[in-house]
Amino acid sequence: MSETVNAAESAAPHRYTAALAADIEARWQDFWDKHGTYEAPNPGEGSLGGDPETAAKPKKFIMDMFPYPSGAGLHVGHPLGYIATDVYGRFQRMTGHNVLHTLGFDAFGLPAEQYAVQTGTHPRVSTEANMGQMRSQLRRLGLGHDQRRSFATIDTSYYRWTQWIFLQIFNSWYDDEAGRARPIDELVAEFESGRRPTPEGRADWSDLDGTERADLLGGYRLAYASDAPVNWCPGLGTVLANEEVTAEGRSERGNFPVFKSRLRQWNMRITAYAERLLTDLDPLDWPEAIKLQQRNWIGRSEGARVDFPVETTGTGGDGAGGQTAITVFTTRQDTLFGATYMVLAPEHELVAGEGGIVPAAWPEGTREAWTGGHATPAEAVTAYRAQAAAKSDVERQADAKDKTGVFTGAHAVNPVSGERVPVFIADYVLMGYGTGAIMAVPAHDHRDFAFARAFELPMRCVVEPSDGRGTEPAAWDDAFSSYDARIVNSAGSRVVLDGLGVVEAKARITAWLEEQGIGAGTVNYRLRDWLFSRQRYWGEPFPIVYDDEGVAHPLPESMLPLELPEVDDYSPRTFDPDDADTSPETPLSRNGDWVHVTLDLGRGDGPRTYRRETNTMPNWAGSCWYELRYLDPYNDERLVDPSVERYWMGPRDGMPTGGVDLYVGGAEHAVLHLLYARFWSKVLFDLGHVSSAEPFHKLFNQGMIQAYVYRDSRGIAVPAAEVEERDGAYFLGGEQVSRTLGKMGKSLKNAVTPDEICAEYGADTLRLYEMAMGPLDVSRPWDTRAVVGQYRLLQRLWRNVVDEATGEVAATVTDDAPDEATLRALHKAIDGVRQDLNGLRFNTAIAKITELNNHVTKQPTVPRAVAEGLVLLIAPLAPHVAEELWRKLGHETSVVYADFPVADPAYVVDETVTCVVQIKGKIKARLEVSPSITDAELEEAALADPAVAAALAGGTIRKVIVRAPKLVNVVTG
RNA sequence: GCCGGGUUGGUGGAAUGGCAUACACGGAGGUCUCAAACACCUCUGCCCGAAAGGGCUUGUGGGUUCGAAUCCCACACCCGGCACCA
Repeated sequence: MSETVNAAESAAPHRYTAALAADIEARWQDFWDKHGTYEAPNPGEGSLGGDPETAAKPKKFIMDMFPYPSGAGLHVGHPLGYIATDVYGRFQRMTGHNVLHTLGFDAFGLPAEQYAVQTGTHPRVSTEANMGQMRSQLRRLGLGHDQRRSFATIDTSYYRWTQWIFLQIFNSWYDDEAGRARPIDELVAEFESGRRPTPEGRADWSDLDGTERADLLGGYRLAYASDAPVNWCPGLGTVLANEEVTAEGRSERGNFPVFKSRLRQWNMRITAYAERLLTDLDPLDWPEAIKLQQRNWIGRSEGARVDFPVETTGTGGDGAGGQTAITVFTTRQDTLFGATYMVLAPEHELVAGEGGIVPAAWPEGTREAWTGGHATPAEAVTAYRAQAAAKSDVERQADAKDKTGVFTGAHAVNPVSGERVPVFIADYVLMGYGTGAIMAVPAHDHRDFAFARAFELPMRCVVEPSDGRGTEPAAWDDAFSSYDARIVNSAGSRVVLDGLGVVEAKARITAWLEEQGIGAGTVNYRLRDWLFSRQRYWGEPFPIVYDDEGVAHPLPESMLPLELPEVDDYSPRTFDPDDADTSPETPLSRNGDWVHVTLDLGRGDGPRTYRRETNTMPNWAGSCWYELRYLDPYNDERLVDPSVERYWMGPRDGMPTGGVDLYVGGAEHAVLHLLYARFWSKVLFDLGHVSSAEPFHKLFNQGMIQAYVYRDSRGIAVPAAEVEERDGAYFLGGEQVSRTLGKMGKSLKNAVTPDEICAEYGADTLRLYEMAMGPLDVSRPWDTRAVVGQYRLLQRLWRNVVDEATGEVAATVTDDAPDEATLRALHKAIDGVRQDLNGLRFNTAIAKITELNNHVTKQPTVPRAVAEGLVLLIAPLAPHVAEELWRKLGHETSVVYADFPVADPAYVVDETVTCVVQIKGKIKARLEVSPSITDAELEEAALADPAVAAALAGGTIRKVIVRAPKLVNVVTG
């Protein structure tokens, strides 16, 4: 160290430098830990109970979407939301609220497991190490978290309750009449007593054996195993939920192809809640964009089911078939007269084998193009089904433009026109939506139009186009699907729709179908049940065992938690990503001792042998209910104490459904985590375990911190920190590189860590910078050069209060009353900052604090009241330096619970305001006037102004608009 | 293709019907210093002009209004979501 630096330091040994900031920050972080400053008491006498007044205190429950403990560590983008919730929480503490804010870890799931596989360590070991690293990085930021309430989803004391909730869901069914979930025992009782008959085609309850009963109940349970086409991803070795598959038909994680494969898997009956998940969105204080995404995902559409009679072929091979019907779902029942053919999904059961509708031979005169070149319909159908099954979703979508399909040889009857229409199978009809069958109206649906063109099927116009194209579909380029038109060509012997508008025609035909008993108005949802099992090691084991008959039994509560066993090889079995003809193998199944057990399930049949379920739950399970466990993390008796839950989550004024007061996280969880968590919330609500039907009342999506990516001539990212700017171009060494905006991360060599910013400027500066960059919900680029601006703010604030030579309060800090202008500046800042912090507008709050501080800096002395005001205003944003200054100013207690200042309305308005005088909207003069000036006085003053008078000379005044005290606009003629 | 969000100085942004460019970064000049750094002060949207001053300006074009970054219509571009959903 050189002498000159020593000299500078000795001149100002108490200057606010990075070293001093580090010292202050470490000291106050230790202080907060030691005093439990951020511990939020629960009402009542539970493990975290507070004093008796707690229950009466207003509360704020603030949450962040908790992180995965990834091995890469944090970059400056990660804590953006955490800092924002911390600032908001601190502001709420200073305005008298009991604030619950903590942060846990979402530690199960693919990322943690893949990282563990890559590094060759057990997932628990690497996960714990990562959590340790992230905890220390986060602690450095001074986040006001109640550490007692932090947990990880992999803690057995936590996933015990995840398993418990699974059992609750497994042991419930959705009562459509009551519109809510009920215990499955109540359904069994209804069957036993005969109050509820078993569904059609089933024997009486008393005649069913155990397997049949289990099978019947499985059709009701909210968690059930079923054989269904699922998203099988050989590259990952696991099945995936629809929400985890991209639009390209690949896995969101790893980007591997995904195939439809029929496998027995666990599902959650989220579709039972489709309507409630939709309607309950309305009162939530969420970004409209997210609500819209959920609405689209649920995809409610109103329409009708219609039966088309069709001959079956019979099973005996004697040709003696029967009558059945193809039921279709349509939103355009008004176009029923235009249905000239039908299409079934390739997977549809009526073409699956014997007893279906496929005849032995092609009907007389079947066109060559319809048969696919096959000798019999059965061959054609089998071949097409095989072809469709072998296609990955990627291929299926890539082929979407070219319609393919094959004739089944069968005909159905259009119930309104009586016309015989051919039945096709084609992969443009999806088994998972509606009934997996459609009536095709080529004139009024563009997909049917394309298919009809390709297969030369007839088209009939039944809605008269309003765009003057005529009523001959053969001459059209595409279908006419607008609702703004009249029905034509729709007069049958039994029902007539001609002349009606689309909406009236729908109502008329729906009523007629219901009368005839061949259809009904119905609501259909795009939402599918949630595929809930994964062939992975690193997840919650299912608390389910199978008996020798293969019937699933829930473990009794006393056997929870069912701990994840240690295995030698926890990596999943993966396959050639393109090989659809593979099936999953669960890591847990390799552990025979764990799988095969003898248990007494308390069913009165004593100890018996069982086989454990070897699938694990998806990583979403742990995040579906964590808000509840923050409330009561040490409760061994219950998920959460009801009175504690009611206090923090219960419905109240302005929040009819209840929930977390503020939940901040990225928009990427719009339909995954947020939909699943809402679903679990509703089940727990229905079963009486919680008082809030919604988990999160207010949701806020923070933007992403982006970073510049520099690439060399080969397009390879180069280390951003080493790039230099010269005359608007960028260079690495001698070579020019290009600059684009992208994500921040190690792979693009542009990560900036909070650690390095803290080391250079301190955590308070980092916090201020992240909050000052722009509105919280907007993405913006990181600029390390600009961080110094917030550092300077803190340095000026420090110097306004502290003597840099002595470290004591500066002599310029006086007990004198502030002058008028300073008082007004202070109260305007207080007023503005309060509103901004309440509205999460941290960037403008900082601008207002900066303005006040700049004003104070220019004054020769700093009145103590103003110094304290500044410290209190900045305390939520820069808590360490605020604590230090608060202490220096003579306060014995922490600033964390000091009262946030309240503005005096008398000083919020300026003494004089600037009035602009415009002539025809152009500014000609500015007047300093009293804020209480009347319109008449202001008009007079404006017209008397020399510049205005000069500009008006010669013209005639047509009108004068006066908006006292800010504006006069003279309109001349 | 459909739905949603956006486009303001050299840069991040402020202003949501009434002074466009607050606050900050960067830049220029200055004070302090032997010098530098720090700090502090002044200037900094664009164009014309020596200056005084004038003109122009919120993606583009139109409209509503005394007055538009802000409201409406059309277009362009960027970002996000969904996508054969009957």
